Amino acid sequence: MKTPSGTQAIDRAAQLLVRVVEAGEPQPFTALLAESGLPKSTASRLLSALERHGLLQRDRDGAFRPGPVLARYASRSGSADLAVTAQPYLERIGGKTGETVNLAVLSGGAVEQIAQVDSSYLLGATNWVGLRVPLHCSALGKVFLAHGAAELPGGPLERRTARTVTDREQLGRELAGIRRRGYGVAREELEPGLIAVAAAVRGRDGAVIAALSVSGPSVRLTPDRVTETGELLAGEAAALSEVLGAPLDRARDPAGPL
Amino acid sequence: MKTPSGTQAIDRAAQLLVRVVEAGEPQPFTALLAESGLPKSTASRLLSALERHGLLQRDRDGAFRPGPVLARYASRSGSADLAVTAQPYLERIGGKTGETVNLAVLSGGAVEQIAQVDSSYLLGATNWVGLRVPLHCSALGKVFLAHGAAELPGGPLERRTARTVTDREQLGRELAGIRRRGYGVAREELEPGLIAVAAAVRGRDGAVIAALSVSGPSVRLTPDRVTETGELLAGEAAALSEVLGAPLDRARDPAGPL
DNA sequence: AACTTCGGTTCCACAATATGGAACTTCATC
DNA sequence: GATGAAGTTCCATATTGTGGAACCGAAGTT
Repeated sequence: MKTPSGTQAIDRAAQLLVRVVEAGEPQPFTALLAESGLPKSTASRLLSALERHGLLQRDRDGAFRPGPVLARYASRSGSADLAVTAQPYLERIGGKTGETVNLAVLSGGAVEQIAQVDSSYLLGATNWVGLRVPLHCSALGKVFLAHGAAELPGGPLERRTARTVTDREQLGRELAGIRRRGYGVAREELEPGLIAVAAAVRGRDGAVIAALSVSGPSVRLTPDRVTETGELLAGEAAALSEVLGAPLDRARDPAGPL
Repeated sequence: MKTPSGTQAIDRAAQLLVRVVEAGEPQPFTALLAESGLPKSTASRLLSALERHGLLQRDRDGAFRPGPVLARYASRSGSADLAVTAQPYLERIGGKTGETVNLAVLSGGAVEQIAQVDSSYLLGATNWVGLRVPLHCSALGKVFLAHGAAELPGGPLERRTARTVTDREQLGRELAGIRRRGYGVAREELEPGLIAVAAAVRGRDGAVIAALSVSGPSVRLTPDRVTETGELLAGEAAALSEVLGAPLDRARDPAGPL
């Protein structure tokens, strides 16, 4: 690791902490000692300090496990930090596309945005976090539908624009396409001039738990850019899924080219 | 805080880290600066170091949130660190009673112990972690039954000792008592001479997800000590539930007297 | 466009701080 | 009771972290 200066103690302590947190199992003092190459006294001092702050905790037999502070965080957050985990992905997508990027989950039968990276253009960036959009005419919603994570409510499908798909059969065909391609698109179906692309994020058990989307004005999201963006999204979504513990059906490079 | 020596940097960094992790929301640099009282330069250096190690992460507007390492930990751990969270409670109970303390969850229709603090007496401390006990004749099992977290299998109830309750109606009356008192007792129903007391631990949605128990020989766990222990357990279990995010029906002091 | 404020990072001389070898304490084993 | 392994405490030393001040870039203000 680089030695960026002025933080030796913290670098070492952080390294120990990370090691314990990343390792699935309790780490005995000796193991940490050997792996870090620190002198006994130093390691002891650092570990005790971390323990004092509740970041680490010792087992009955002296091995170190993540401490109460982290455990509390873990139990409190369940899926709340899906947003945290996803943040770097959102930003990478935002950086590459320049468009507004969103992360959404299902909540009470509708799509709820829970994180956003704003467009770098002037046109395009309103805040959608907390906003709910319908399933049948948004890219995000269609992705959830396509993977069986959501079901359409009964009754007629609301027409939002001239291009909103209101025919269930036609929608069904489109969902099949989404499963095949790995990403979904909504072209001015929710709001005139607005195009969105989305891909599914899977959780530990492989179920679709969230979706990533990119949205922007039709003037910028031309057909080829939509394709390009869709593939980017599918890749990033797969990488994120993997980090979240989803079984990998096809390997992906998290920071792969375009 | 006490005055340990030789860890100023780490104490400060840990404090910042804990603050960010405990706060539900992203903490802007300025807020951390003010609350910690550190000079700007120092805070900046410490925070950058933590960020470098993936313990913290900045969002778009520069506020600090728990980093990828912690997020990964949280998503990976699900309920695995129920044991970690509970550890301090187990130890407190062990310290006060001197008896063997266990934490158990339901697994495949039986009670499975997942953590233990050993008795400080010679008599009483065998290792039960991983051991499964039946529902109808253990304190832990009866607690799960009482709160509807488990259901009795069909067929006759196995008789383990002369005092095992094998009559479903009688057992039903006892379960009602457990709900009323807040703790359950098994007096030599599982093994002659063994008495156990247990109380329920609730998770985020208020459902009973685990139970705490104290067990020891009948010579030490006399009737008043059983009552005393039951109340202690009920209190600690309530405190633990609260930490786990259970809705609180009655307020509890986690470190309250006795 | 020039100026100011605000939020944060970088610099660097200084000394307070973390360091680590060795002595010491515990606990288990022979 | 002696020996060894695992970990903690001590303390002289200089390496390390410190923090005031300078600096930088972005977002208002005139």
